[in-house]
Amino acid sequence: MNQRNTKQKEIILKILDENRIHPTMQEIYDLAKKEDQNIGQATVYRNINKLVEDGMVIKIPSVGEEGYHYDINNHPHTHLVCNSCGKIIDIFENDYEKFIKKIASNNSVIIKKSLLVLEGICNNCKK
Amino acid sequence: MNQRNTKQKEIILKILDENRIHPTMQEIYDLAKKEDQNIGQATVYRNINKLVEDGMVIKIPSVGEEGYHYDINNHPHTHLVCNSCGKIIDIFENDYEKFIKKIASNNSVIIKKSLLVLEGICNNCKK
DNA sequence: CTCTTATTGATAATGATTATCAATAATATT
DNA sequence: AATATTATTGATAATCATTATCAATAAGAG
Repeated sequence: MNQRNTKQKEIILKILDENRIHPTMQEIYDLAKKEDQNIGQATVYRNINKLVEDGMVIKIPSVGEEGYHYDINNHPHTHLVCNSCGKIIDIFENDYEKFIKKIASNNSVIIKKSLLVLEGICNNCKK
Repeated sequence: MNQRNTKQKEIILKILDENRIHPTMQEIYDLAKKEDQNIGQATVYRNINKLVEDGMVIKIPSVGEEGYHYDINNHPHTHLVCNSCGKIIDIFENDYEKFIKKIASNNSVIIKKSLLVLEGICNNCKK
């Protein structure tokens, strides 16, 4: 016996999968409470941390502010923190992986993980 | 009167300038203590935070672990956290700014700041 | 159905960061 | 040079997010 599937774990995964709003730990907890009134905060922390460890979830630091946001690690992509609306926007840049590989080869290093966070103004707010 | 130059501020700036080891807040405090036995930890926090706000210092989140490291924001560059020796290596990639500009234009967004943190194996440890 | 133990919920503990505030010292003004 | 103003400091308390603890629960193997 190594891993067990619990109701709580399923709820948390479902929240991450259905709410692509890059929620904070607190927001995930609040959403989880709506599904299960009795879920504990520590349970949310434990599960999210394990998902990050296992590489299934990305932990996004804010460029300016404190704190972290979380996102499902589906396709490699980056995030833009919008200074105007405050949202975190997914940026799918085709050449991202290519660029990372280029850095690795140019600098003779091995890159296992990468994190690119942008800060500025999103498409919507620019208009 | 807006800003004042203090002995403490100078010590902290000198530490950041001379020690390109990407120290943590604690490490900066320890180094500062060697220069001035009476410097307070809160003073280090206050000064570093202001330098980050003013854009003179970069706050680098660890990809895997918790906590932050700090670095003078001289030329735009990125950082590689080495999983072998634990050091943070500066990576000066010529096309970095070009790549960021490309993302901005491809996605119709304005990018004011960016943060790229890499995790893997550095040049030295690879050998 | 029973047993093992991973996981949970509640709560205490931790630890890093921030707020508070009187004392100090930088610098503008006299 | 002396004084006044107030930004900054150092010490400490307060805060807050995260983690550790632990008995109770429940997932899943046998």
